[in-house]
Amino acid sequence: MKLQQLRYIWEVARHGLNVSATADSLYTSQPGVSKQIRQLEDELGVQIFQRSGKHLVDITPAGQTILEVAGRILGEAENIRRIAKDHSDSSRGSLAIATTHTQARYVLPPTIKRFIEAYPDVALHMHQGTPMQISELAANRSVDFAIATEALELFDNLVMLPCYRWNRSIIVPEGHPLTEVAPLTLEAISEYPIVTYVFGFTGRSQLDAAFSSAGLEARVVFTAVDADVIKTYVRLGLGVGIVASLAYDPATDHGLTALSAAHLFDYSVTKIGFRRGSFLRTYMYDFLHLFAPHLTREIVDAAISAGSRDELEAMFDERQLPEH
Amino acid sequence: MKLQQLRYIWEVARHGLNVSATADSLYTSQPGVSKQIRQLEDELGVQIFQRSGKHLVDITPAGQTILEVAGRILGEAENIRRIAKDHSDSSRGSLAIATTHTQARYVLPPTIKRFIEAYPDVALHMHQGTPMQISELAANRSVDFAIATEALELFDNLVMLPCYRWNRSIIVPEGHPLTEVAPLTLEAISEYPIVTYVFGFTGRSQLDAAFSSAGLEARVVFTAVDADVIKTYVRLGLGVGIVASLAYDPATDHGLTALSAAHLFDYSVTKIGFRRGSFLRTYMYDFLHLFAPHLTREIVDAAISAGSRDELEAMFDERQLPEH
DNA sequence: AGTCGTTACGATGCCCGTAAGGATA
DNA sequence: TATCCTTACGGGCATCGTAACGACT
Repeated sequence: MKLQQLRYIWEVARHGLNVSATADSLYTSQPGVSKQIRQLEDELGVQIFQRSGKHLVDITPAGQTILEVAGRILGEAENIRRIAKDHSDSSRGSLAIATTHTQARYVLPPTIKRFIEAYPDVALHMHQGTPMQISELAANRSVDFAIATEALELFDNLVMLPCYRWNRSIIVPEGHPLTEVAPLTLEAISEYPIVTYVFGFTGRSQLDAAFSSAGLEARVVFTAVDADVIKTYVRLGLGVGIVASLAYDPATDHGLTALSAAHLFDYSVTKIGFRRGSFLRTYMYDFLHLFAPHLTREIVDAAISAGSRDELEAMFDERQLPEH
Repeated sequence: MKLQQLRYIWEVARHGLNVSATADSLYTSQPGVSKQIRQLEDELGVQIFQRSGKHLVDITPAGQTILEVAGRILGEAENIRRIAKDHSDSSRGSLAIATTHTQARYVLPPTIKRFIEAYPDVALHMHQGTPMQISELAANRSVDFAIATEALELFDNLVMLPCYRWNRSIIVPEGHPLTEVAPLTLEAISEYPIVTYVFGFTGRSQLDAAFSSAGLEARVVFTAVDADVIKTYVRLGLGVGIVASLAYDPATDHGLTALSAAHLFDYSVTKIGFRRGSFLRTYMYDFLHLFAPHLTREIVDAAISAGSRDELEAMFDERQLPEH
């Protein structure tokens, strides 16, 4: 059994059992891959792939189990490389982060700025996508960290650390009638058409929950994945915007007024997630700490070794998280 | 990076950094091992072993971390081989069990009998030792299962499943004055010299605890690791024996009377343990089930994936365990 | 007909084992 | 001096890539 054989079966499984495509993606020849797989099967004495004639058509039950273990082995092998790099060249490496527009545009910039000052030789890769997409990237190890408010909890091979909590503001054109309503209520808001996030983004689920539990219907006339677009349409008079408070900047958002709605909605918690079992390089721990100061190396290590998700959540008191 | 290189660094670490001895144990040449280790270090760019001149004298911090991960990888590689064997040849294999005299002599025989009937082609290896020794064998993967009442909980890389509970009997020569005492009390027993297990064996700690919490001193005049020896000395009139009830067989233990002491001592729980992360072959699951009928495959799998030891213990109600 | 996996074959390169060299305790 | 690791060298074997073949869609 060789690591390369495990890599081959793993990649073949990932490529839909297409050996040719796998060989291309690994920059090697197709017969080489075929042969190694066959040799592994011979050594182990079981078929890993079900063949129909000369085509691989399925994964055998034995193959299924073996592939799971092989995946763990390959992940650990990657960890060894990381450990070595971290000790030989602790300031050099790469950090891949997947996140949503809201984080990338409004929250991450100061963290990123400090990070690249501290680690100028770490190549930074930012990926933007839906909460679902970015969670999947982290679950695949395509990126090191996923940062989002939603969807992370759907992948149970992600370690998920709460970072900060935030709430929403109502964004209206200056002089809008709602600016005169004090205190602001859901009823008052629901008089107007609403412009907010697409479902599945940036705490949208909590927003809907608040309206429906108050017995109101939010008349959402426009949805977008980012606050910039939402603000643009609020300026056009399409309706009132509901966005994360942190997406409003009085210095640059001319012509708009933000009204805090923190008393109307449950706060949301933004989390950072990474694949369980990944070795974190020193600069990764430092990134976590820069992004969320309560995430010290000790806390993160404790969270990693927490058995269940319940145990992990018990470690963090949401009410004490920093607020944005 | 190759699996063999990981095996080499792992074995060298296990052999006290002696490359020659390691090479011998692996039936290969010493320069080959040296070279592979050096190649791995070159590839990773870090020293794994600290050298003084030409001698390996220590493990570097990087090496320490790498060795931990390498150990996991090698364990998983072993799991792959087991998985393959289990699918290709489910009735053939080997099962190594480490246990104490009490289990081997009084408890295991019927289980073993049924097991070898069901799996005649599984080679069975039994190791006997102190609870500490057998736990270590399981923690090392030198054996598949460790069965004992004590010490298993000291190794946190063992999954530990409760099997049955048992209590003690007082063994006296026929006609001994204690046979007239009803109900039997600790005070009455403590009038006589006691013959029982050596400390660290077969629930000895619970025995001592019962006497001391009653404010009595047990006058132990002879200790042995097994009940056969204890019974021999009770026959000689050295004192009264306190042994696990299951070690008394009225059919064969002529000249001795057993008086139940279940009301005087807390029961003890015998557990079976195996290395966390080990793949269990089908016949291993079956062995567990034969030994402790409540340990079905589902229960065992659930116990394996339990996060913490607390969570695991919550799965089993000790009072509902079978009694021996 | 085109895509795909297996077989065949030749060359490169890696791994292993023996033998000799140098350092340490 | 004895043990131990490194270097050097030669034989054997595995791996890889090209090319041709056979199967399936």
